[in-house]
Amino acid sequence: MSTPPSRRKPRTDAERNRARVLEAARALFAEQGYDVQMSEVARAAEVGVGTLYRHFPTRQALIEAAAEHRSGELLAFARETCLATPDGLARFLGHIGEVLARDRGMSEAIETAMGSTEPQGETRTALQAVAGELIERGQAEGVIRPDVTVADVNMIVCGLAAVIRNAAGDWRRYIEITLNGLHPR
Amino acid sequence: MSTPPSRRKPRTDAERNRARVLEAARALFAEQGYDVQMSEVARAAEVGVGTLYRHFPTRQALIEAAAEHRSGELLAFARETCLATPDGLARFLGHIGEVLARDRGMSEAIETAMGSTEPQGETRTALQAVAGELIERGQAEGVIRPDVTVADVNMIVCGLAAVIRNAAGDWRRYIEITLNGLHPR
DNA sequence: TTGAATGCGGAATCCGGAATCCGTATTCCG
DNA sequence: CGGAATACGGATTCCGGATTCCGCATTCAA
Repeated sequence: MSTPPSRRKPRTDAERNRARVLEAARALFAEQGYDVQMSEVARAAEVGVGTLYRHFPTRQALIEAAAEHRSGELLAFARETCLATPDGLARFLGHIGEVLARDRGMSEAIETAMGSTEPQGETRTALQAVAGELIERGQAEGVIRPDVTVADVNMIVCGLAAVIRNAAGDWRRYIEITLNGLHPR
Repeated sequence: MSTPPSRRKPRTDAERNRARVLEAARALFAEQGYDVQMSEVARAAEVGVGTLYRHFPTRQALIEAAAEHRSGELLAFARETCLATPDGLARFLGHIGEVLARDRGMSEAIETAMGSTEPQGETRTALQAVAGELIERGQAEGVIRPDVTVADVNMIVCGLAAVIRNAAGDWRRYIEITLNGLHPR
């Protein structure tokens, strides 16, 4: 239905370059946010801009590829670790904080992503599902108010991203406060 | 010490134009955020770009002028209304929400402003002072945890701005949750 | 080994916008 | 009222960056 049999598999060097670019991009984005020139990424990857563009036809495409990667990691952690502990939601938020604190680009992405009721990739959808699950468990255990919804957590995460990105205070404290706000009573 | 006696007062039309530009800018910024062309502002103000630039030598200058204006309004409200009621902090946050919800540009500004330990204009400093006062009162009445600081409120406001700007959920609910998180016990 | 086929590099191009310039038009002081 | 001082408008200049182009290099299948 797709990929009309590409006669030959990608050249090995091409694949290596693609990986290099993605890696360089992730590093730079994490460090400086998405406000980085394509040429800088290329240089960091020790590759020409042309090469970069062959693999990622657009600045946006590169950003998305990098973000998707991180989202995947988040999802894995959420499933493997958070779903396995009693204080799942707390762990979840804490881990997101940890990740965003080390990846400025991601904090930019998350902040806006938590907004749009738009398309939503499957990874993001899955993440929402896990969040919902975590909330329910918390409610069952009585550590989360019964009226809390995924939308609430989304807002909190959106805020968390903003707090982390714009520095100043201690984001762990932010989490502590909001989590406290979700407690019953 | 400053303003070496400008021999003549500004031409009346010049003053009128300055006002028009500022007004147009505030309206556009509120509606679309700061991502607006200078030429658009000029058009909206029914003025040439040249004129716009004579009054505000830089895009940044215009943005700051517009923001300062709003900050002033906020401060006035905070002093006049919030300091006069028992649930001051709640009123304060609610009003900020109301304002940011109607002024996209302001929500962008606040989000980043709440971060930097930078210079800080006097209006902003005053706002911080009022916030501190509101917190203390709340603590005296026992409706706010004794360990809450201005930094905490800053983070919450920063988050609020992000939540409002990136839509999706109900920001009043966000306030309700965080406020609850500040409650003792 | 060899010659398509596939990639590569990076200079050149394009483009959106901010900021500048200067010939005119308005004001306003005496 | 007259002309010096101020403003105005908006075409034009500049500039930062993304994206494109194409001659050259590398890879790979036969």
